[in-house]
Amino acid sequence: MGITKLADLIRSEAPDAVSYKDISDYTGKVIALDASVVLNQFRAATPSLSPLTGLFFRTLTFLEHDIKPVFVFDGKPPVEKTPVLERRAEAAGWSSPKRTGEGPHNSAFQAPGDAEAQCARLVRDRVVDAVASEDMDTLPFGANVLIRQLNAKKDRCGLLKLQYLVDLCILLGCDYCDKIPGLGPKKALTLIQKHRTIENVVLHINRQTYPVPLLWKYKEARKIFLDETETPAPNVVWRELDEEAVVDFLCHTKHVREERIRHRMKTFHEHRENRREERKKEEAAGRMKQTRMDYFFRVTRKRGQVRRAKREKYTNIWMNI
DNA sequence: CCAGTCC
DNA sequence: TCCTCTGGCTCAAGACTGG
DNA sequence: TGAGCCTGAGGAC
Repeated sequence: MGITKLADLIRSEAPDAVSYKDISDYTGKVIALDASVVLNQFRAATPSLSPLTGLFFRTLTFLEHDIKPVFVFDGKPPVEKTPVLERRAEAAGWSSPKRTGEGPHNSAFQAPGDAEAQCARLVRDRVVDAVASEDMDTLPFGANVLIRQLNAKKDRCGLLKLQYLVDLCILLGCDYCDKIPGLGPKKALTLIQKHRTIENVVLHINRQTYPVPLLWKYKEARKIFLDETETPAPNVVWRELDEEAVVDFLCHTKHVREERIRHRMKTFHEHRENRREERKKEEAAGRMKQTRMDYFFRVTRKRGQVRRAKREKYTNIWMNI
């Protein structure tokens, strides 16, 4: 799914754009998450358990680090994506995509379209500080992202640059239109570096060896990525955690052992108490300088690095402006 | 730290 | 020749606790 | 389901 090859490309061509951070580096930040992706993670990891339990634990971990999570649910995907969705549904054995979210929730809301796209726009419009995402889909949607060696020419970054990136992603293969067969990451990158736009690329490549798809909808895909629509200011409110409501829902409706939830809540409150004391000390000692963060997402573990990844649980890629 | 449980 | 794309295969994707 | 790794079949240089 998504722009899978973009991760590889960035790793090999712009390694400086990648930085590894700890979850505690994001203290005080607001972070958007694609809710369905998170839920799917838990569903895959523990099929017999309710994914909502996992979501509960992870949310508390965020809160313990003073991170405000915003869960974005999928809305109606653009029509251009239906072929992809149909293929996916067929593979999963489900007939229709399941509705995940209905209406606004506590620090959660439903996107008008793709949740990933919405997350990216929340970053772009500074509604949140970052988006935590599994794949690279959010990059072309969004925030001012710079891939260092892509603009070695010291171009001013901004929309122009984003347009190159979008065209690159379309060539790499995205969810919204076909790609040119036989054209892979390396070649796509050099072509975009040389010719900048898909229109120019098409003019200069060998049409025999790289046949352009018939009725290629790349302009539509581009439009989806570059959509300038203001993000509707979502009514996101962070309320104090309602322990009884959580217990009632998870334990009575989802049949989770009550003791597990209670215990986690207890450690949560203890943790929070410790933090308050630390804060007081910090205030006395002077204020801490916070790391600036423009973008982050989890990077996939490499095979031999499972150990290391476990330690740096929230390993991120960080992009400069 | 590892391996087993969570439902 | 070297390089690059591709397709087929495997595996692991969470969080917490007790020993 | 997707990402990593290995393979072989082409172009590219």
